[in-house]
Amino acid sequence: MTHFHDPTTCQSCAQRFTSVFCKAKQEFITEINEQKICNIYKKGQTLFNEGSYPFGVYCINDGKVKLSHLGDDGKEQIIRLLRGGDVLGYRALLSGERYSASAIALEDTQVCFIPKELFISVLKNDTGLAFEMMKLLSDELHKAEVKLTHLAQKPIRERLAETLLFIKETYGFEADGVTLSVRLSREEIANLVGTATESTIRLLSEFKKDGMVELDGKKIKILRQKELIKTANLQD
Amino acid sequence: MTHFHDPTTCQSCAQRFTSVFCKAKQEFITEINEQKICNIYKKGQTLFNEGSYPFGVYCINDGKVKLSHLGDDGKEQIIRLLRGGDVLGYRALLSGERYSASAIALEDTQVCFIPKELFISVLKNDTGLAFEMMKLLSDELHKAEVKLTHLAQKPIRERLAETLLFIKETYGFEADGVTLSVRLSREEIANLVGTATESTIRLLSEFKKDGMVELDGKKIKILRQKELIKTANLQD
DNA sequence: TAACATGCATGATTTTTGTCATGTTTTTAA
DNA sequence: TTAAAAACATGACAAAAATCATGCATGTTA
Repeated sequence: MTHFHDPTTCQSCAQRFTSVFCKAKQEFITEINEQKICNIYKKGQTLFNEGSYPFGVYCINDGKVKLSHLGDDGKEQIIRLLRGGDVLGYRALLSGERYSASAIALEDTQVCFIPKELFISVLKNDTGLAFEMMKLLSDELHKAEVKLTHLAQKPIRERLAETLLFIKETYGFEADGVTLSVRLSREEIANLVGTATESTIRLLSEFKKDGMVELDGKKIKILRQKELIKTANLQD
Repeated sequence: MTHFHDPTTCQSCAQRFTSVFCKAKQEFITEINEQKICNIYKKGQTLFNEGSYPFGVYCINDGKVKLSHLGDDGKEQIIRLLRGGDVLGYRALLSGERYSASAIALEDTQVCFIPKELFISVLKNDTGLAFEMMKLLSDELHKAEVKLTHLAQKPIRERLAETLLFIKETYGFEADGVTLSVRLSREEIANLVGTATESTIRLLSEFKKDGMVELDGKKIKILRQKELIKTANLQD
């Protein structure tokens, strides 16, 4: 069980330099601090559900969250992985629609909720923050377009390698410097890669046989990152 | 050869009610009108190239444009199809990066160019327009996420059917009410679906045999839209 | 702790999709 | 108008990936 600090103020929040909100003017940060609601979600709990209406945005203080989307046949597709400092729920809110994805905690996670009206009013009165939001949306759009291209053009072996690198970029390693600091099921990895669970299991075994990773249940160690990058066949 | 009207003012532009810019305040529209540069691109010509720096945004007055992205192996992936009233080039500009995709005219197309500085300054001073941009970005992000899920989960047959419906939604029919009013090569359709050209050709032939479409070179007629929707296996 | 459920792993098989080869048609340009 | 190139079409084959089946391991709960 993870332990969190007592609810903090936005001014002293661990994420005050990493979140988009850090770009807001001081007066608005004060207001957000007064109106925010802090909550802890246990592993597996849902922050919000695909299909329901947004009442505000969520800012992750500490923890890990997956954002996933149900395909037309009811299969989960993981769209994004989120960590401390990340904001979520803004897309549906800005385009005035229901949530198009569900947010589920991957481990115990502390989250601040900022009500819709406040978020919109701050955005209206703080051009800097509005620009940051546009930048954030643009970056997400870019990532989505790249992922889309890879899904269309790359074989699963390359996409799995890429996904492992992506997980590492997002959540980093544990203290040992090699173990990915998140526990995902094989099915979740498959839903991130966009393939069948069995294919993921098989390829992970191959990666292990090739000495690129080490597997111990849900613990995954990246032994040879360079080879993994090569396997992912990435440009840049 | 398509014929266009003489360069018009933004105030009398055919797209003045459909583009995002119609939400801008009157004073800014005047300014945009003064600084915009109108241009005609012939079929196949490039508006901008992946990898180069943006100097402004483009607003399509009349015509059709594809936005495409090169995969790591150099294969084209068509990200978006654009028509009159659509704006493009804003993503790279807002996130301060190079273009991540190329824009190429699918037919003779009239385009207005709005310089970067003007676009940014209007955005800074017109909250309404900024919100429209956020909404636009949110909508694009949503579409990208849905497409991503379909690429990951749906077989090519379903994706091709969906793509034909998407082309119809975007560009509509010719006067006869059945012929798609855009001419795309089989390869372009394949690059939209995310598959090999041969697979696209084969499946189009099947669709024809099933009586869903009629093929006459690049002319595609949608004969049984309901069946096509069923084939696409869409939710909603 | 036993019984059950769930997740992981692997083999066998089928289906889907891509690739290669070849011929035809259509476009383009000389 | 003709020659060349590009696009379209189709068959044969190979490769990739999904599905089905089964067994083992792990974890959960009565």
